[in-house]
Amino acid sequence: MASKRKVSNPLALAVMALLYERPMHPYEMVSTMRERGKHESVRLRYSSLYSVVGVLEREGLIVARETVRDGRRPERTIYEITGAGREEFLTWLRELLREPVKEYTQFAAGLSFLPGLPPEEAVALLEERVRRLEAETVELRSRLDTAAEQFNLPRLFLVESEHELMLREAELGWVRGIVEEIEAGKLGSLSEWRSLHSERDQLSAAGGGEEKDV
Amino acid sequence: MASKRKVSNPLALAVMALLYERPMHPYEMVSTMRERGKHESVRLRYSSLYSVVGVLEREGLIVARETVRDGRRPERTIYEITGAGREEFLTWLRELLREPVKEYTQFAAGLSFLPGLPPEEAVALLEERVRRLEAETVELRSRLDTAAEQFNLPRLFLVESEHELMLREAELGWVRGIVEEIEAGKLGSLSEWRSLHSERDQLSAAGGGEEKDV
DNA sequence: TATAAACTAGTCACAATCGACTATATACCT
DNA sequence: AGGTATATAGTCGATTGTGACTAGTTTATA
Repeated sequence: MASKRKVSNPLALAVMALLYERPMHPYEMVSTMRERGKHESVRLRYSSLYSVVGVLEREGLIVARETVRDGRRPERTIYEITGAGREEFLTWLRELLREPVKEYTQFAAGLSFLPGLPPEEAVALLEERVRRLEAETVELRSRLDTAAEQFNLPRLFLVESEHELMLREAELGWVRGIVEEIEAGKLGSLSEWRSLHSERDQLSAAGGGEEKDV
Repeated sequence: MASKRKVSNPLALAVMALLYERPMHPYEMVSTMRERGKHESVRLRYSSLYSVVGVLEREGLIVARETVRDGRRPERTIYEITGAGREEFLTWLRELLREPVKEYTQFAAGLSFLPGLPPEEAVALLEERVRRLEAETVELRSRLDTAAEQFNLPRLFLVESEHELMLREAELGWVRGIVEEIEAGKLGSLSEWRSLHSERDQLSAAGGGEEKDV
């Protein structure tokens, strides 16, 4: 039922998933996630990690087992998951898979204000997006293929990458279609659209000036 | 080049877009966005709005024009956009349309830890997701159709909804496919997958107990 | 005509987040 | 032998973002 959890950062899910396997210290979590490519699907920053680990400990989902020091390096605290942590991990994971949640993407925000640019410019920008998406999908696909082959991993451990690739390809096809539809005037009359833009706009689009006209 | 901007919350883009049209006070921004359905594509909370408006003002992208009070209600501050604000709005909008950015979705996080559940449960959860996505896409599509008809809006003003619907439908198709592939053992051997799960897991999956075994 | 909803219009304290920074160890190159 | 790049292992300050809360106004309703 999508209740609010005490730790909502998905990085916390990753931490619990890793400690579900075996105890480790934060830095090792980072290297493990990187090795497995999970940092491509869960945003990972050191600063967020240490903060998330702190909250998980405070909430009793993980505990510090021991603190070791290797030479004069900073000391490392090894954490392990608790029973409550295992429960929480499974409950959360089930919820994420079962319930679609609304996400706000940057591109959707941009699209919302598309009429803010004249149609010709919109088309040019979206065509540039198409080019970038093409490059990106090629790159993603080849990374996916070599990852699967080289380490001989079952697809199970890479589904999230297949998902990402699918989304990018869907977006690519859609943007291509929209560009054509704009040009064909199917989103609305091009002259009406153009008329939303006065000459002042052209000025501001052209010069990157230092105007201060409030 | 995706440089870091002083205000990065997309709500700030919406504020500038609205003030680009005409001056208004924050509460009116909310009602306008709601009328136009833009709150479906840009996350909108009062608390974030006032905070974002504050930052925009501090950065000189908008200015308070006047403060009016109607009866004994809290006073309303009417803002207008500055020249710098117009520049920033256009630059940001262009960037959002031109450059695909990596977004981390909740579902991708869930998928990353799919092996954390036994295959039968994974299938059941994903089938439930399919049902929910079906309902959601039907709902989205009908909202889109009635919005277009009832207000006789050109598609231009609803592209972001078409985009959202497209993404949901793409996800729906993909999840259906993955469910079949899991069942067919195409993501990896089902017995190997099952063997990742000991009997202890079954216990913790069954009872919602109060165990405290650290 | 009391009273409950729903609308109007915000404030505030706290928690989450992230960029920038510190500091040692080891491997590699010249 | 000296330099530099990379890996190890984290801390800290400042900013952002949000849930919970306040409080008056209008409209419906029993």
